[in-house]
Amino acid sequence: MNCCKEKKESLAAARRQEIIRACEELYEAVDYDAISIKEIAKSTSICRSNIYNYYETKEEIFLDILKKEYLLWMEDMKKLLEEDSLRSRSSYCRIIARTARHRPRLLKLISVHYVSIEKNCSLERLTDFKKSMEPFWNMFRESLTVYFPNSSSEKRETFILLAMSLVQGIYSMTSLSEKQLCAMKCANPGYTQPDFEDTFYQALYTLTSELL
Amino acid sequence: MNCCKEKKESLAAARRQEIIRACEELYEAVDYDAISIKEIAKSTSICRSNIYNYYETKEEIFLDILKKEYLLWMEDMKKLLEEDSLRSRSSYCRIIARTARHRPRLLKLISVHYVSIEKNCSLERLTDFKKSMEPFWNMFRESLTVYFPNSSSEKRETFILLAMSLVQGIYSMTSLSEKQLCAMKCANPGYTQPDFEDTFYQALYTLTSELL
Amino acid sequence: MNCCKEKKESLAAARRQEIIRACEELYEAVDYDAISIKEIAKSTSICRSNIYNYYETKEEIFLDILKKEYLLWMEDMKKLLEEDSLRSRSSYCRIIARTARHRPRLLKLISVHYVSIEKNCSLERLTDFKKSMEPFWNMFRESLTVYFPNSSSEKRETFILLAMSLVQGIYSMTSLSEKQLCAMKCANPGYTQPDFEDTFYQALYTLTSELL
Amino acid sequence: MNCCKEKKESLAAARRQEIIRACEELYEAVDYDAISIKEIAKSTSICRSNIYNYYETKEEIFLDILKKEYLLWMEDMKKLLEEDSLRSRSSYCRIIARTARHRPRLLKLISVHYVSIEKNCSLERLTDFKKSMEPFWNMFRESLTVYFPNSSSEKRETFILLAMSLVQGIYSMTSLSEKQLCAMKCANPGYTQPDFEDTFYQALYTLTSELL
DNA sequence: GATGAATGAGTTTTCATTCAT
DNA sequence: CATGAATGAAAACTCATTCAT
Repeated sequence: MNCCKEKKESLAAARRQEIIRACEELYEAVDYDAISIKEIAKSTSICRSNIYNYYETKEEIFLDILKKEYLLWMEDMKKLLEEDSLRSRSSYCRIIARTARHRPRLLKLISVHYVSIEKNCSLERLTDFKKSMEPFWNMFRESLTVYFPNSSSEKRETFILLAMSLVQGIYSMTSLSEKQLCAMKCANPGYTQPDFEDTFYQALYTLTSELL
Repeated sequence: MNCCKEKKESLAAARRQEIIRACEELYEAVDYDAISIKEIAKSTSICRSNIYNYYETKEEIFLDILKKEYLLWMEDMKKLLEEDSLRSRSSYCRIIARTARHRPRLLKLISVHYVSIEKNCSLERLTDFKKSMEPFWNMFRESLTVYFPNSSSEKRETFILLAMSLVQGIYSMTSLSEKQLCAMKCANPGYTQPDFEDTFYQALYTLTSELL
Repeated sequence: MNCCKEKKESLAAARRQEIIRACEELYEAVDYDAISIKEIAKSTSICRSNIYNYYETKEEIFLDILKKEYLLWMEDMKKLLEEDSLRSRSSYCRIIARTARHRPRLLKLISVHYVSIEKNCSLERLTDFKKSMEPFWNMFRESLTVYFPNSSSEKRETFILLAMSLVQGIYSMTSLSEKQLCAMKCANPGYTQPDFEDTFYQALYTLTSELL
Repeated sequence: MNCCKEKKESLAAARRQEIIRACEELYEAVDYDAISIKEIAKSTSICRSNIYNYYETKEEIFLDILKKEYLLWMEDMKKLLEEDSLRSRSSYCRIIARTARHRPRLLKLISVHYVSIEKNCSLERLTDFKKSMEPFWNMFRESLTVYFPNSSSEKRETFILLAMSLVQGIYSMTSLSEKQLCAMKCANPGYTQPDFEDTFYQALYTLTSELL
């Protein structure tokens, strides 16, 4: 009986995995708006109406992806920070900027995180999400305590807010589509797209001056 | 004949004005996704099918609103910078942060600017938009030259990019909906929403250290 | 211009006519529940989405049919009552019962009138309907005044209420489907379905004793 | 073995009871159309798919409720008629009208009895239902024989038919929803809803004149 | 018997867009 | 230029029902 229950739960988890995977793949190819539950269902072995047994809306699916991505990013950062023997201001900023660049899916998602994903999901799911994010914020806080022991708690919180703000802002300005790039060059022929990691690193480095 | 043509153009301009005004009002009340050409038409004296004579998609309407807002922000900044007798680093950052806060419509729009608006409009319109934005960028560049005469051109460009990145990032994190706020407080009872202007000012001030 | 407007309105009226006619035909063949806007659209030259320009729900369509049927019944009654030279209690009851029998569509509709049709339509439409019904009730009242000059106003109102109650009740018990009839005969082999007109006439005749 | 079978049957009966009870409660709150097997299952401890082991359709559930209600009404009537020392025409009519009023669930159900419930159930179940109703009709017939000993059998049958017709007709006209009442008052400000019991009593009293 | 998963069919509804006038 | 009619496509959602366990 117990085993049976476990089996069923793991089956449900596997279903959710499949849905998430399909959604991730779709998101690689097309934009957030273009994704519908219908499309997601098509990419799985699950029929559309059955998806409603696992997720109410596509936003809830994306919320799960977002959670996963944030936590993966956290793992990346944690690992590199632990391996970092320099413990310097610049190595810290570099690790954050680089691990961010290596999670393009997360970067793309962050831009719709607050404006779209969080709008159309139930309060309950959103609260769960926020709770799941606690380890992420804690890791961030602790790493700052280690690297910048003289910083105030308040300054560290501000830094985190600004760092996360910069991620979405810089990403959307450094990942232009063909059309956007073309329009930019038409209007300003000398335009060259800045590099995400470099720009992010520079900004972080400057902002850490407040933590010394 | 010539007069007739002019009349027609001014009429068309008036139509566009009406459409824009209706769209702005709608945007005050509801979200970007919830706005459709149908809804916009309802708020004007123009019928839905007629709107197509002036704008191809709702994104083009928003592009016009965006242009208008950017240029209005530019005017605000220009005026205050000219009146500013201190010419100090802090007064500069304050003026930018404060004028930004006074354009909530622009702040709300910036979050969908790159991810939604620019995606669904013709290359031609987008190029026009980018060209119209030149005065905005130039004003920004020139003001930096005045306030930070020792800065390099490259540093100034980076600063502008980061400032604009921060605007959208900070805004989306400091303008949570009821639901978002509730979820935040459920997960982290001590959470208090930071103030947009203060946070933006702080960040700008730190970033200007690179321009000294 | 005026003519143009008129043309358009008559076109809309023609469309509504077509929808109503299709709905009536469907209702001849299948049950109320089995009728959907999709089915109605199929039976017209109008596409489904276009129907929404004329009617919001199928209930509103049926409300129009109901109105039409009640007024037609009123015409039937009025005409026969005017032609009636006997002016007797029995001729009155006979006319009501017979004209009712000749409007099977109305009889079938009355059984779903209060329980289904009026539930799912807007207050506005329902109020319009109730207003349109005034001539029907007035005709009824006036005819009673003529045939039963000694009756009190209160008694007349009660009679009307009871007559209308009987219509729906008697109809649903005298118009059994094959299956219902079969079940009845299985349970009670001697059962024979009463005749609607006769039963209704009998009841009316007895009830008019109160009006003498 | 035998005991085992009995146990099972009583268990099945208990299940049916639970389903019926849940359905009754639902019907108190919402309309017939709004009730689905899904909703019923939600209100029980039984899962949706398991309900099919007890009832094929929701109509069969309602048929059981209907049977129960008719027989309860019969008990009410029988008891009061036995206790009635007057044995008068008016006391008879009063008992019928009053006991009817005290079974609002039955009154609400009768309006969908013939038009909805009997349509979607198997012939077998319907026949069973009709057979179960025999005691009800017999009680009615016998009570008429007692109170109106001079009446003919035919007249008594007609009276029963008319009484049952009136129940559903009067009920649907004296139990208007908020919306219906509002629409009525908009169209005819002086409208007041008649009382079910009084109206029904009046009608019955008049109709019994045929039985004297 | 009991359960949850799964499915397929069906309906309502909304919109962008085109066309004739 | 302006309009209302018309259309087709698509999305969300619900539900009865079946099946494996």
